[in-house]
Amino acid sequence: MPPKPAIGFAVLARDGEARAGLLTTRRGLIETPVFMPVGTAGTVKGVRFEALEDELDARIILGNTYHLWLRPGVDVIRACGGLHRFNSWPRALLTDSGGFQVWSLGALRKITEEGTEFRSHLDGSLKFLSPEISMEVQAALGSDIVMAFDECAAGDAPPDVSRKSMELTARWASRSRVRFDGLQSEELDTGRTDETDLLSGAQALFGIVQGGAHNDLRRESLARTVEIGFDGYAVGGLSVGEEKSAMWDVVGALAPDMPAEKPRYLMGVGTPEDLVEAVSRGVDMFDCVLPTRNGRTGQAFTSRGKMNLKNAQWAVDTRPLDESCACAVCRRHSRAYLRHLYMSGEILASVLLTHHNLGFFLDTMRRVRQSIRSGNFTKFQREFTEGLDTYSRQNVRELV
RNA sequence: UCCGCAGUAGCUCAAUGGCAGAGCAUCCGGCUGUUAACCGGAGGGUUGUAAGUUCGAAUCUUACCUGCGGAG
Repeated sequence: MPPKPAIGFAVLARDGEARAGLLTTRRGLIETPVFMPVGTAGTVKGVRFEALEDELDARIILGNTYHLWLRPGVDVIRACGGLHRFNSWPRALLTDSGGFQVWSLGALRKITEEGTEFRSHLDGSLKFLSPEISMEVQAALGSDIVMAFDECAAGDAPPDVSRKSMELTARWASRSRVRFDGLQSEELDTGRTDETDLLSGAQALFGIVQGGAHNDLRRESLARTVEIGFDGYAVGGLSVGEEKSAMWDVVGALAPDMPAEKPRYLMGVGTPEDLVEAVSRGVDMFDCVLPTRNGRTGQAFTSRGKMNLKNAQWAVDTRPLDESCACAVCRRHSRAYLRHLYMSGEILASVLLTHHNLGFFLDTMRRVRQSIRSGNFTKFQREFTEGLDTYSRQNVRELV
């Protein structure tokens, strides 16, 4: 009898390349395609866990290895029983490996074969992160899905740079796999659950495909990553400065070739239209800071397009942000009030806009899943995308 | 009534004889595995009014106006 897997994944319906599936984790069921709110420092910024769980019904959120490792540190989180107990999030948790921070922290880093030397952005102290250390931190966090430690090159990097980065990522993927397996056998994963009929109760590990905007490198990266063997496969290194057309070239060529029986995760993407576009190419999982970050910077995502609440045109607009949205914010508050809160620097502006934006993203994914199951995905995509253009097609006078 | 101080962008203030600026506010843009309640751009001026000195005045002189303080 083969060993039980850490997660289960089943494709329940297909419409073209788009797939509707069910991801089974040790902390609950997740219908795919799924959007995962980003909770870098152990918190989805601006949202109470009650709202995340009950009102928004997020099934899985992210945490970040690099940030939690620097503060509060592994000792604190391990002493508090792992990240689930620390922040009291009972549902699934995916932790990013810190690989993206290697890229985004830019000048503060030095990359070697062994790993990455960082200057902490908090106090300037020298830190060292490697595949092994990343796996150890993620075991202490006890997340349900662990990401391999990768190296993310700039999206517009030339082939030689992308190749070196991709090959380093492949070597780091092997080392991540080895250390991850060791930590599981040492029982250092703080998030372990009881074995069930289907699952082992262990953490799952996802590999990451790199290779920049070069399809040959992407194919090679995929083959090498699959050869190592992971519970799911992610596409990294997109939406990091490359042309949007390059992103769709890569996703379109790569995603259909990713193992069909495993979840496919497009890291860091994207706008509402990006999510739907990627689903049409076969992607199952997403995360992005846009709904939360832009919520804090005055932007609302709606079914008619993005709205900048800073604009004076909303000052006396008594309608909800999105007239076809059923979220708690749209049921209660007007554009005029939300703009007032934002312009006044009130903390509630961030809270309410973040709530609505997450509600819109999660609801969009619900509609995506429904349309795939009923075989209407193409029609849904066309109508959804047309709806998003409403504001850019109309001028201000027509809106009022 | 007299004496003193002050008047510069919507607001608070820089510039002390040599290209009138800043912060905030306003308007607009950006944000894609969070160093981000952030970042960027734009508009906005008869320097209280009027005369004078000077090659050149926000700046020096005089008068007036307004405000604040003091004296009576």
